[in-house]
Amino acid sequence: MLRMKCAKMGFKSGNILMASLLNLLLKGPSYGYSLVEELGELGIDQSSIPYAIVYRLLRDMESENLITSHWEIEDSGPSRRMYFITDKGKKHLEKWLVNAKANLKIMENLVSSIEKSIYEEKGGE
Amino acid sequence: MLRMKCAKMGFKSGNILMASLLNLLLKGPSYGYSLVEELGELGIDQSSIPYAIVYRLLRDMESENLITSHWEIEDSGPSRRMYFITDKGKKHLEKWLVNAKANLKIMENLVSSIEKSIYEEKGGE
DNA sequence: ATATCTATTGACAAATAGTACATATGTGTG
DNA sequence: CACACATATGTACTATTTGTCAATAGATAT
Repeated sequence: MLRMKCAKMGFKSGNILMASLLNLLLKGPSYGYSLVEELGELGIDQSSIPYAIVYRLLRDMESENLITSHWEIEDSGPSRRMYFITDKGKKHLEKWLVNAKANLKIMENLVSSIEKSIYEEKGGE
Repeated sequence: MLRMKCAKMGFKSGNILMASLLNLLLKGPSYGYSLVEELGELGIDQSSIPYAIVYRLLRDMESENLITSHWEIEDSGPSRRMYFITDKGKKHLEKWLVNAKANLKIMENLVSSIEKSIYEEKGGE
C-alpha cells in the first residue's frame, strides 16, 4: 500500500497514464499525438501531459509487449506510428484494475481517517 | 491529474506515506521506528515500508518545517528522535486532503471507465 | 561473548519523470 | 517563394524519487 509500489505489478504499473493509454487503445488503435488529444478531451489538462512523456511511455510499453505498432503513411501530413493493444496489454490492464481498486479503498480509508483526525484536532468531538 | 504531479502541491506531496505519517503525528508525537510499527498496526504490510525510507522522509519533512524533532534520551535502549507536527504540517495535511479527494474522484472515474471498456471488449453489451 | 532487538543514518544504485531541442511533412498566406 | 504554423515523432540530457545495503550503537537476553 502506501506507495502503490510499482515493483509489485512490475514495470511502471502504478502509472495512471499508462492505464489511461491502454484504456484508450482498448477502444481502438491510435497514435501518440492523437492519444494526447484524446486524453485532453477527457477533461485532463493537456499542458500537464508533455508529448515526450507519452511517446516514451508508448515505446516502453511496446518493449514490454503490452502494445505493438507499425507506421501508417498518410497522404497528407507526416507518418504516424499506430499502436495496437496486445493480449498481454489487455491482461495487464485487468490486473492494474484489480490493484487500483484495492488502492482506492486504501486511499478512501486514509482520507476518512485524516478527515476524522483533523476534525478532532480542531476541537470537534 | 493522471500523474498526481508532485510539483503541483510541492515537495513530494503526492506521497501517501507522508500523509499517513502526518496523520499519525497529528494524534501525538512519535519517532521513526515506532511510526513504522504504527503503520503496520493499520494493516499495512510492514515489509513494504523499509525503515530507511521512513527515516529519510521524516528528515525531508523536517527540512520543510512540516515537523520538528528533538532527541529523547531513554533510560533503557537507544535514544529516539521524537517528531512533532507543526502548524505548517497541519495545514499541509489539510491541503493534501483536498487534493487527495479530487484525485480519488479521478481515479474512480478511470476505474469505472476501464471496467466498462473491459466488459464491452469481452462481448458484454 | 555473541546474538538479538531497538533505533538511526549514510552512501550508493536503480527507476521514473521532466525539459529542451531536433527533425520532418504538409498547409496556408502574404 | 519565404515564412509561419500545425502535425507528428524522436533524442539527449537533467532532475527527482525510490530502493537497497551496510554501518553504527546502546540495551537485553542466552
